[in-house]
Amino acid sequence: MLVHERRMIGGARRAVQHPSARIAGCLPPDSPKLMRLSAYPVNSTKETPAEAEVLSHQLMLRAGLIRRLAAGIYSWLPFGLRTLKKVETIIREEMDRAGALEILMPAIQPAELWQESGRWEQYGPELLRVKDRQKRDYVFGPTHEEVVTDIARRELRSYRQLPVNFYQLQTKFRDEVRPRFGVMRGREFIMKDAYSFHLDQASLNEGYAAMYTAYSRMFTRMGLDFRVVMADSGAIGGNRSQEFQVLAESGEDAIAVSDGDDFAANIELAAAVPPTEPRAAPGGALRQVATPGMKTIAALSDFLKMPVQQCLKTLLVEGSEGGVVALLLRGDHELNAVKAQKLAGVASPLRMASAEQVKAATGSEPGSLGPKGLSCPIYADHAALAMANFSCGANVVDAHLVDVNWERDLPAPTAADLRNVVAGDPSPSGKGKIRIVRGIEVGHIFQLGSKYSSAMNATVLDEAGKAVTMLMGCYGIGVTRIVAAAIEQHHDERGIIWPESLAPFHVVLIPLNLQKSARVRERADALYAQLGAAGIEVLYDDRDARPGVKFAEAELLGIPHRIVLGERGLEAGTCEYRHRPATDNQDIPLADSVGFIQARLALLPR
RNA sequence: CGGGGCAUGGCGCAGUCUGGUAGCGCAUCUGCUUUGGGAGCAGAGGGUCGCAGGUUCAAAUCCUGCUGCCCCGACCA
Repeated sequence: MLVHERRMIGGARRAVQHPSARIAGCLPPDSPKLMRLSAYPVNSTKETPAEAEVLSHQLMLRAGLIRRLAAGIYSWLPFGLRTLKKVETIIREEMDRAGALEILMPAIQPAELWQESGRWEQYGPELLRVKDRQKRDYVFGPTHEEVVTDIARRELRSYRQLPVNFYQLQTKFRDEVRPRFGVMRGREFIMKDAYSFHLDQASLNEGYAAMYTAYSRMFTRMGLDFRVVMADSGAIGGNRSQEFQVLAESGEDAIAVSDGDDFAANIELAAAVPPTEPRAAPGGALRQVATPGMKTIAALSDFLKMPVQQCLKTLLVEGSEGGVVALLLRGDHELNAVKAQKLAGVASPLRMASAEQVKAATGSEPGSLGPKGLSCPIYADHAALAMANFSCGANVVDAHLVDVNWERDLPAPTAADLRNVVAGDPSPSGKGKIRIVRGIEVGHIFQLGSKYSSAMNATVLDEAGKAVTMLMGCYGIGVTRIVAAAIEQHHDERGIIWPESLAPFHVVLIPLNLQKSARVRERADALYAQLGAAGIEVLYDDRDARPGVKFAEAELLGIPHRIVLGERGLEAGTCEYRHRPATDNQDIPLADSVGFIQARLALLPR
């Protein structure tokens, strides 16, 4: 109906020109595979919108897949939505195959549930809180552990009903500090979240493994190059956890992979192997030198003419019971906050000490801090503890100590793993060296254990009739993010190159000069119908546009297969085929074209 | 949240320093020509210059406040 109205207002001319387009504009619901471009109002642009930083975002805007409504909030236009639905379908198929049950939970959730789990206080400003007209508190769900656990404790009563895995595809809202990169890090986004419930750990392990398999299958079907990496479980909590990372330069996560085996871990978690070589012998005696204005390791290294590896970095962070804790690193290493905040006595989440706290603890200022003479707890990274004859701050403004040695000049502090691994470090797996790659997190699987089930008293009766707290797993996928991740991995200078399983259409049919040539129009119309009848999703570019425009837009949009019909080929009874990544055409007999495309699509993994 | 930047037709930008007629490219509409790689010519429509105050004879331009957006650092699917 709406389509008719639009045509009457804006599309009258086109509708008169192509009577069949009126039908195409409102294809019956059982023919969602076809589309005439003349009936489709979305624009593509040559120019890149200024707001887009990363390639996937630029291409999504240029191709008309999405439009921004507010920071981190996007509308999905028809082409984008078609791909989004492909992603959702693959996810549903694999979740169903793994035995999970689809449900749909509310986006708006009462505050009471969040108070019960303790996250009303814990979650912070990322949680969007709203009030209804009665001034009652609600949240717009950023995740659904509370709701699903509430369902489980009401519905699940017997061990006989376990294990069970509930999943949903649903809109989430997280008021991200910094939304960016389009739908890659939106505030509103679609997530597939699944939650499994188990009687015991063995069953949880099985359920977790089943999700691992399902995730691997879906990302493979989506044509994504991904790695499964060990991960920190973060704010959601729990024990074992792995991330599915799509490898891409623009990824926000750093991943440590071994070149010797299949070890892969998020850099937050990747263990730094302590050095095996013994510490060098102490050399010259400890002395203090004036280092006016040298506040950074780089400046100090320059000034002292010592390599940064010889300079000790001292960071003061807040302690869990007040006070501060000193963390020592080799000058060229970076502090790993996730590791540090797990140390006994260190506040979690990690906070750097304030200027006042630094002054109180050391009598000095950042830039001149060192471990000698400190009375607060001190942790030293393994690599820092392996240093000899090093320099460090003197806890006196504009002064540093040089030729410092552990044991000789000050007691060796507690050893800990505090740093990010760097390229070239030995792999924690014992084989090979670490390489750092970047990834986009598209999936994350956790073993939650009893974190929520015990907080919310979700129990079932076991064989002996005794109430047992269920164990839970939870499994997320960033559905909208996948679309961006796929583009990050599959594009060229002309536009998107969709993996076939995600493409909004399989084939784009481009007739040339169909306004002039009755023969072209007739053959193109016929081929359009045949392709559709064969179950192939085809986009028919029946617009009165110049060939260059049609080619450029088809390539921007990333349709995998292209068929061009022109007078030239029709003389010889052929049409032209081109695979999106290819650079030249292939003539195929018009009569074989449907079979030709079908043969190519048959290669799709299912 | 801290730091930086931007805000001018649908999009991309100039004009702001030095106050005085709002301009360019793309897109859109009409006509003609063109039709194998984002056409050419001619014409047309469309902007209270983010909002609110202030200074001034006069503000896109100067001042103040606010809002929105983008980028850089601590969070996550």
